[in-house]
Amino acid sequence: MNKIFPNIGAERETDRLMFSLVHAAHEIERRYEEALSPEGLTGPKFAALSKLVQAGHPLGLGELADELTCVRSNITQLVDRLEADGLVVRTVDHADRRTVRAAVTEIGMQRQIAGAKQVEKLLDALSTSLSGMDLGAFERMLSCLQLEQGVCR
Amino acid sequence: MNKIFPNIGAERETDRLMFSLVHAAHEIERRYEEALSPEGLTGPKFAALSKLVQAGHPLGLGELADELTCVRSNITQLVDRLEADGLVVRTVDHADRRTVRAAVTEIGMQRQIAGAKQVEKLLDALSTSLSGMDLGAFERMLSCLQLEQGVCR
DNA sequence: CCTGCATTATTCATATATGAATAAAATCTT
DNA sequence: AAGATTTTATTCATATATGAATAATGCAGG
Repeated sequence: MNKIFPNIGAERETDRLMFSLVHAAHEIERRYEEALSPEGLTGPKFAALSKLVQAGHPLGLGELADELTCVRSNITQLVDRLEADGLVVRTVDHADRRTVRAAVTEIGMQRQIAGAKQVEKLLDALSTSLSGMDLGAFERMLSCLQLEQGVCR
Repeated sequence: MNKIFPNIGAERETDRLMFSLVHAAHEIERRYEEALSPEGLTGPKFAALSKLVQAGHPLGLGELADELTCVRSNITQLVDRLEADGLVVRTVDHADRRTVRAAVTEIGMQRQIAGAKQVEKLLDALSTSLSGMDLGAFERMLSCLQLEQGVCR
């Protein structure tokens, strides 16, 4: 998603709130990338590794694209980079020769664990920031915003 | 920012909340892009045009980069595309010949107005979604998350 | 069995973002 | 004033994202 989301014509309180929400999310993502960076990982690389580790077996690139909700060509490139880093290898599927599967390497496994530790730390810090807050109200608000039609249930 | 932000190891309520927040922001940004698309604009293009219209005079590319909180090379490319669309023109600064200023064209001005109308509609819809909610609590929560050190004031 | 259709991954063109290296112009220092 | 430094934008390499076009394989119906 694009970073540039300017606070243009935000006159109502709800408008300002929307901008605050987007900016807070960007800040969280920035800190997430920052946490992974010392481990030689980026957000997308860590996400892909995590899905593969979680699955426990090599995933077809299409499956991986579905898991990460992005287009297939994106995964082709991401797996190219992960392969260049030695974190995954492409394996052929003998049952369906169209399918290419991505398998985590030993190094990839270790890297994922290291990344997960950093993310855990970040979530701890964020959790501390929110201690004592009314999380229920926050959650209800977010669930309203996530609806396609913009109607709150 | 990257789109891929996987819900990995989100065990606590606050963890799930962070993912909800980021996903809600992505959904808002998706709808923002969707709103601008019929006008032939993208988020970054609209943002740059808006800053230029708001300023009321041509801005140096460095100033524009500061306003949009991104690096200068990004603005060089964005202004290339805006210029190709005929929405801005580069002008030289006779006082400082290093500086290149971006000036909105008449078409650019109209396009910005059209985009602003669509964004206004989106904000109306979001505002409606949130009617009756406790915005104060939401705001306090967001302000906690935006702090660099992760400490809530 | 072949033929057309669906599915898979890749390639290509493009948009957005970053940061390092470069070039040109202005400013500061002596 | 000349030389060093800073400031400006651009170029280049790279990462991430999308979507259209392509190639290879699989499958279903005649």
